[in-house]
Amino acid sequence: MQQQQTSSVVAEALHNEQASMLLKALSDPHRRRILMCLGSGERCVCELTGALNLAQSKLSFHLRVLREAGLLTDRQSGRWVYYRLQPEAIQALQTWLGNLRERCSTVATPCPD
Amino acid sequence: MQQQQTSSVVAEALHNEQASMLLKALSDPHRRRILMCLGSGERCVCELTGALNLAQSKLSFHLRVLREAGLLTDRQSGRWVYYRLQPEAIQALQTWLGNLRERCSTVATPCPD
DNA sequence: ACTGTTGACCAAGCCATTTTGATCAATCAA
DNA sequence: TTGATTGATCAAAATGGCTTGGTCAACAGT
Repeated sequence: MQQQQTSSVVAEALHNEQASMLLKALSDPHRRRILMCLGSGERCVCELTGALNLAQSKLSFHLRVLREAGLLTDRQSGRWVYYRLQPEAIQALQTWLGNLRERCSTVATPCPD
Repeated sequence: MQQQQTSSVVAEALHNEQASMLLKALSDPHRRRILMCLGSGERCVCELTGALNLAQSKLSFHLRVLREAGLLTDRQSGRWVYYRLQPEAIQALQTWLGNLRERCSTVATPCPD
């Protein structure tokens, strides 16, 4: 079941590649719905299937993207797999954005003609 | 030259769709290089072509994506088109992320078996 | 054992984004 | 006016991501 638990992003500076994965993961509406749905606590996949009305295989695909980006973790309990949020990932991305903004805020020098 | 100057994002709450555009725009390495390169002030396209070693048409494509996401603005002066950063867009995305994180930080209630 | 359920994974098809090369309008200098 | 430069746009090809349906291993209940 469980495979590579990519990018344990917690409390570290984000690599650009990790940031890319997070940005892409967050840019999809399905995946944002999944995150919202997990806002009220961890849920097993079959609950999510029902709650979000997504085909199992589709859901599984998006869960994987979110997990590999570091936004979710999972744990298996018996027959079920529970997913939960890893909000530190969002925080890390916020920090990364802050750094980007800093590096993008130099005073403009006019372009020579 | 100039066409639709999409999403004047400044100082407003971000729609999810706008957020998606920003997230996608920022997830690409070429486009991040462009942003970094504009960190030291506005530049005309021909300068960027040289500085970034990108084919003109490719650069133009990515500039458009960044512009339509609201991360850049352009102005034409004579023969040249100058691009500059719109750092408020990054700020807006940070705020959007903050809201997302808030909505994702409810205390976890265990999943019923 | 046998059966039903759960959820990951795979291949194929489909759709969106990116790259490439070409063309074109606008601008300017000679 | 001619010729050169700039940068947007287009169509076609290439690439990448998403969806679908199917299969499979793991587990639990009978």
